[in-house]
Amino acid sequence: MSWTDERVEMLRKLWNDGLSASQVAAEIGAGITRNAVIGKIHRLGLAQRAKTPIAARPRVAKPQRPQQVAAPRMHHGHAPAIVGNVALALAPRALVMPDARPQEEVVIPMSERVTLMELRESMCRWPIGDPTSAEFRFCGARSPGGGGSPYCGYHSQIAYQPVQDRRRARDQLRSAARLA
DNA sequence: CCCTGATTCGC
DNA sequence: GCGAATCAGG
Repeated sequence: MSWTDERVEMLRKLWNDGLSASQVAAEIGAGITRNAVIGKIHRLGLAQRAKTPIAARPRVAKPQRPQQVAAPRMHHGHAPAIVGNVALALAPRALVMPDARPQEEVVIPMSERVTLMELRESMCRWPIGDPTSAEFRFCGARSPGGGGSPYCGYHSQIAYQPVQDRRRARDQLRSAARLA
């Protein structure tokens, strides 16, 4: 993939509308990353969006890149923590987050859920919709316990409920067998 | 930790 | 020209 005229146009629009680089990247999709967006912004001379009056960016000392060999990221095992505020997880973000978006709101696209590009390690990975559809999203709610669970409180319950039922049923059978 | 934009430099 | 890796900061 590359910067087609169409994508550049989209980039200009979204960036000028005030979206962050990561948001623009997620919106454009097509494998365009946040870094790609930022890089293009600078090449196009679109940096400094009339925002951040801190024009005097010293940006001193150039640190020589350590040239390190990409260290593999370690992921610790996940213990399914079934906690969290179910009501909060169910509540639309409009209710959870009063209105931290004064004017850019109109620009915030589509669903309030997240796309694959927007999905972060700390977010609920519960899939929503048809995976083959462009409308496919993930729950995106912040999972409880600092990412201990792959799902938010609400979806953790859904995810693990069947297992709990199965174990309960098994235990009941054992009890019955013991009494018999 | 989450995120933001800025910069460098190998490709 | 491109953008991952990295930095500096909120």
